[in-house]
Amino acid sequence: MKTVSRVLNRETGVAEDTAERVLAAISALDFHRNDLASSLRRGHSSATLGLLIEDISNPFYSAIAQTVESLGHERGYVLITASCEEDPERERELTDLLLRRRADALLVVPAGADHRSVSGVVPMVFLDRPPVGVEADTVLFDNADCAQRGAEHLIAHGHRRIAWLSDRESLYTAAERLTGYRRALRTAGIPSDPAVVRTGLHDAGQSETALRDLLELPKDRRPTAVLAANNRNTVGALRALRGHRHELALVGIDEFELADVLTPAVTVVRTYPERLAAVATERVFARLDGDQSPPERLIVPSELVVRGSGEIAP
Amino acid sequence: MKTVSRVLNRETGVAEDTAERVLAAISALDFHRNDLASSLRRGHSSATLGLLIEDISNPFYSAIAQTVESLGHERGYVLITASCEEDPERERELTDLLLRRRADALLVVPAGADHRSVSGVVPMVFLDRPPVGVEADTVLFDNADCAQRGAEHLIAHGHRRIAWLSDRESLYTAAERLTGYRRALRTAGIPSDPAVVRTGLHDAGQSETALRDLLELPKDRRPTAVLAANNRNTVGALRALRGHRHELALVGIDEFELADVLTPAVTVVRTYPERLAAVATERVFARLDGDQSPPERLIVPSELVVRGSGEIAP
DNA sequence: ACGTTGTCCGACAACGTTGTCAAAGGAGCG
DNA sequence: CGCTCCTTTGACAACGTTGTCGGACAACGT
Repeated sequence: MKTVSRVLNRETGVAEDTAERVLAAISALDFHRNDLASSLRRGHSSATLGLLIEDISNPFYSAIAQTVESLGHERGYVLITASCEEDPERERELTDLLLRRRADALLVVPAGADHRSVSGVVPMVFLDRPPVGVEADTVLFDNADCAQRGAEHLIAHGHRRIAWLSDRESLYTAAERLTGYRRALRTAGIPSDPAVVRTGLHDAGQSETALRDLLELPKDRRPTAVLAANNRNTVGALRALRGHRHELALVGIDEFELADVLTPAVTVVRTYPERLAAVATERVFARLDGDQSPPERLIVPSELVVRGSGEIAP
Repeated sequence: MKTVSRVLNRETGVAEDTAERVLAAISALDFHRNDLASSLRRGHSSATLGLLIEDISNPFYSAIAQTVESLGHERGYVLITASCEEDPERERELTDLLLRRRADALLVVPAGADHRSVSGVVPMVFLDRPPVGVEADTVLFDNADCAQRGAEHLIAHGHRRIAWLSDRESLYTAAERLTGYRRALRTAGIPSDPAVVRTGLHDAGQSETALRDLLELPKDRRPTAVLAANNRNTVGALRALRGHRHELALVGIDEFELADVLTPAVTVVRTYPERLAAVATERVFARLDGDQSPPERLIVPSELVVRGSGEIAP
């Protein structure tokens, strides 16, 4: 009934006692307006944001989810979070799903799929990694710089055999960071030793194994320092180093909880997933508010945090 | 057009070339079926689960979110996650919001609101804390036992002045765990010293301050051990203890990443948020499948993990 | 008495989808 | 050719909501 709608939407022109009767009936029947039908009728969509990430249980991504959810809530949006698990097929499927549900905008950490086919029906903002084959708003860290600074820090402390631990190179961030690592070595005139560069390490367990492996090398080929390309890699490296007889210097990229509490405390190149998400969400709302400017690529700076593990001498 | 609907739903009775033309048009216009309208027409709702938690960025909750999302995805459901931030008013508001969006079921970590008014229109399963004033499916840890076992472990290692760090007592888990701690002391014939029982510590920072405070006590009143009631409290305690001259024994309730890497490694009473969430999700689907049995209260067991920090002598 | 104004309320259509039903057209049979 | 049967297709209504519009009724001035 139209009058119920009027009451629920606080429209004018309803007699006070009618409004009261309506409200009484609503609470008696515990009626809930169907927002799906409402947004269908109203044409505009349902105050929903979609977030596509790899895995919510990774603190890096949960920080992103938290930020987007919180900023969205301020503007009355709810958040649907979906995990792609680095599967491009699943990413496609979930993108589709979210569009069918009429999400107003999508925030995506792309899993490497080709994005040429994604439609421009709703604003899409990419986080952490750029889309493939399309121009779209993208918010990134200064990945190569992160790694370069981390490596330079180790070099400045006298290291020349610096191991590298990262995920597979097909991942944008891993590739960029590897580039930065190599650039630092090259600039310092240090030959890169392929034997200490380990990629394809997706989780902490694989990183741990890889570093254990490196620690078995004979002394003259064994690395004296490790640069870990993300929080998973760093955690794995810490497990490998724990209780190991050779002390190695360690710099991690990405901040992680308890980095300051470990002994030695872990020197990191701190990235700020919350800021990444905040900037991306801001971009989303700007687009939703009608911003038609060309796609932007925004860079969120990172910062070296010196704590001890990165200053161990060779 | 009905034929489009038939093609999208893979119904029979569409000529092959018509189907092809429809698909061509769909991809040309990049059309996405409106699932909101579809579920409106179909009557049943929109394959959506709602999860109400305190804060996704807490790893305890993000583990829950991950599990629910993943199990939901297997059955074609998407997850809307909303953070209440321990605000009962916000909890009410978000519950309402999710019901208006026709979520099929709600998983709730209640923020202490009165739940008598929540409607029975969709299945609701409570996690980690029971609802107030209603009977409903609830999945809990054996909270009092957790704390009791932690305290007993410290007592067995010779401690008699065991500090307690927890959130405020109005929180179910904090209250239950405090009960378990007290029971262990009483059973061992140790008088409880109110000076070392600190509650109302909501985040790691507050726990850190509280423990620093306790460490300032004169030697004869200073605790020789700490029992931290949840992962936030444990992290705070670790910060307070880091670099402090007095070594204290520490047992934490809840597992946390890197507990095994710290020195000493941290003895914990490990709870399993993933299992909590898995059991709750199972319950939700049972209800959605028509299970009409009376509300259940399920307990997920926890486990003492001995690692070093809890075995330090007084 | 009349017309005018204003308030309050419901009838109706439409959002995009799909279940129901019937119409159109072709094939097969006597 | 007339009939049935089957396949393919679209017209129509309905899901719950809301924008538009008009009707009912009271209050007012003349």
